[in-house]
Amino acid sequence: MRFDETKPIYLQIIDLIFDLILQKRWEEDSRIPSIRELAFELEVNPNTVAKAYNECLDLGVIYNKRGIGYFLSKDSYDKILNIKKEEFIKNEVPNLAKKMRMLNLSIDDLISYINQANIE
Amino acid sequence: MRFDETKPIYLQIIDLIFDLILQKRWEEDSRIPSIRELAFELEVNPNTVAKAYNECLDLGVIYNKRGIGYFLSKDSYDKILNIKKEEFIKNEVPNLAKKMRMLNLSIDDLISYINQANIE
Amino acid sequence: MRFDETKPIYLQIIDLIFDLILQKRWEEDSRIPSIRELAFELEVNPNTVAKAYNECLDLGVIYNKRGIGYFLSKDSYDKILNIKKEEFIKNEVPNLAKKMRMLNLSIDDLISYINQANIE
Amino acid sequence: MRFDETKPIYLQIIDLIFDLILQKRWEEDSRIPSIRELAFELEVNPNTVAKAYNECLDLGVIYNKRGIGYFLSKDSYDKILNIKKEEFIKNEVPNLAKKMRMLNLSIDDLISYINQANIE
DNA sequence: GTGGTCTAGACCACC
DNA sequence: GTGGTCTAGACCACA
Repeated sequence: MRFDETKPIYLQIIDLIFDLILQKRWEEDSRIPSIRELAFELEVNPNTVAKAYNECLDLGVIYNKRGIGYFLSKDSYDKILNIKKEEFIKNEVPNLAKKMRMLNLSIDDLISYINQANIE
Repeated sequence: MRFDETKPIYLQIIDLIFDLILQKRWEEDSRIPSIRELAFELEVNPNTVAKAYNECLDLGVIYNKRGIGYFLSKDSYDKILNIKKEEFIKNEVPNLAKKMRMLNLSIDDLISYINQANIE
Repeated sequence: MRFDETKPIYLQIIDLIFDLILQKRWEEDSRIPSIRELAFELEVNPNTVAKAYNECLDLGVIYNKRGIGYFLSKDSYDKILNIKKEEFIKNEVPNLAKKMRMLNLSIDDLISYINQANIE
Repeated sequence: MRFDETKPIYLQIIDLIFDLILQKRWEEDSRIPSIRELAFELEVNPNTVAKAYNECLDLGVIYNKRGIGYFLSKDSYDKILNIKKEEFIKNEVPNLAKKMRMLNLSIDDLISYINQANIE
């Protein structure tokens, strides 16, 4: 996998994990790839995957059993949706609003831009 | 001033400068604070402000007269407006659209969030 | 059964065995669950229970008859009581005293906490 | 510095940091040793210190400024005292109470043990 | 096999 | 100088 140079790999792995969960490609409450497996697949050092898994642990999105592996939490999907939604409303929307004011754009302008982006 | 830990301070200072220009709080073709003044005000290392000013120089948004100080270019407002608008439509809007799909949000949801943000 | 993540499971199983003996819920000189039975009940790998039983064997707290099973030693209760009491006075009490000094807690504080814990 | 073999070094470093704060040997809101300095002093790999500092960051006990260093939070002393006290009451006291019941020890027994430990 | 910890050393952006 | 990230590889306890 190719990673964006401007963002830490472990953060991109977290994004990847979140996406896989949101797309329901990883099943809740069942085992996910081991650190070594995922590291091999992503062509990345195991420590880097471990760091990503560790952050997900802190967020309660996954849990682990010693000597066995990592598992998705039962409510991982909801948890991530909440995390993302909250972050969206708290941070991105205000930034967006501020930017629109600065660029002198109306909500109608925004809507048309979004529709255009969705078509392309 | 408090800075976001996830983004280089000098980039945040550039954002700040752009904002001040767009809000017409700095006048075109007239002197802006010296590196030291701004560094003192922002509680930041002068090197950091210098780096931000340098980037603005490269963009042609400001110019300097040796021994006198830094000045806003005559067309700084238009320049920035163009830079920002283009970047907004090319990058931010598509990201926004993608995120809305992922979070299963409609345009109406977005509008209500924006209105809410504008009230607060 | 839920185990504490910070301590090896086999040690926690030993603690559990000791508790069962001290609470006289396992009878001296009579058969205790087989490795497989206990492993099934605790939802744990049989190897893990085997490791715990082995330690108990070494301590002389249990013995086994080949092909028949594991049994509590006749003096298991006394043995464990002595082991635990000694360890309590030698290690835990000094640690407790040190911690109380650090947290600036008096003996009266401690007593009230204990009473509260006993009520709940 | 010598570390206990049975416990991860980074956790022991956290304990050390907490002790230094509780003993007021590190001043609040002022700089603490850099990762490299502390690593050198403790004869440990910088990564290990970084891991300890990182956990303290999460707990809000310290904060950092990029390119400058780590600093104690203003309320680090209170924070740690609360963390430790809470952990003491929630975990250690109930364990103590349970153990006393199991070993058939009264509160008076405990008090005499503690006094004895404080004399020695 | 698994995860957890640790080392040695590298490169980078930032101040 | 600082912290942040990442690699390569080691050893250990645990299941």
